[in-house]
Amino acid sequence: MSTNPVEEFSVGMPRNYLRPCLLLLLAEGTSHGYELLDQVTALGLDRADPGSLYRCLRAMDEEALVHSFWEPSTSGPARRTYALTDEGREWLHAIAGSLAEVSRALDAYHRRYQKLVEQDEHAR
Amino acid sequence: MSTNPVEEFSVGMPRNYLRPCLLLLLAEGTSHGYELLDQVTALGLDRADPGSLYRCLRAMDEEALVHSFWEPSTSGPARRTYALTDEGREWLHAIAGSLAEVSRALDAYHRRYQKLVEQDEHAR
DNA sequence: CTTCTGTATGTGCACCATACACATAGCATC
DNA sequence: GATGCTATGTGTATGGTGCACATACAGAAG
Repeated sequence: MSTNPVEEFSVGMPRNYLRPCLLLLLAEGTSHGYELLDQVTALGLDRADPGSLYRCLRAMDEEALVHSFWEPSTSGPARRTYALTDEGREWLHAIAGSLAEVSRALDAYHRRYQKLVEQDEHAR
Repeated sequence: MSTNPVEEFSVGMPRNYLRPCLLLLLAEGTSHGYELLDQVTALGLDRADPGSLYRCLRAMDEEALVHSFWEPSTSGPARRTYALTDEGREWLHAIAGSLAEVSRALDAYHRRYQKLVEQDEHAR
């Protein structure tokens, strides 16, 4: 066996992917950071960094894409609950569009890759 | 109309996307930097940065994923032509797999977004 | 009461991919 | 000999991301 392919190299999720994820989840309903930390895993961000997530929420709050309020918990510390604003919803639609472009690019890549693989198999 | 949505914010292509693009294109045939600069646009990287591209090629050369040789041009300066190695081809397959994971994540996002849009339309 | 675990939010910082600007050189043409 | 296109590079600042760490509340266990 040759040296480990893809040694410590990995393609990551799209740049700034966290923000669209949070906007989408908050469009589905209000939530708080610790809960969102789990929910984003369903969108491809496993073991997302808490620091980045809280910072992203805070930034969107300052940009008025979301607004936040403290909410006591029945068991555990209080939560800063976030809700999407109208402006945030506009952003969600715009960002979903540009994410679709990324998706189309990846599809183009995959089609081209598959074509290559088929040619290689045919050549054997 | 409110302030411009997505003001100077944009989701980008996946992190390290340039490398898989170059590996795929070189798997289709030998090429050189200046030509690849045009070819990557077909994979979603429009107006790719020449500096980043040449640096990426150089790095993959040092990692023996590709090898290069100077080739004179019939009209114009000489070209450093790159060709994929066997190890580079292994990487291509591995990276194509992880790119497919990203693609699945984006599909999950899109499905969830569409579901939300449909619910909003139904609620009107 | 003290400790431990789980919930919940946050800051500091270093790394590195990306983008921008810029430099160099060959070759053809006017 | 100046301009324009081809072709390859370097220097550097910015910014997103991830890692480490700090804080605090609450319940349960010992």
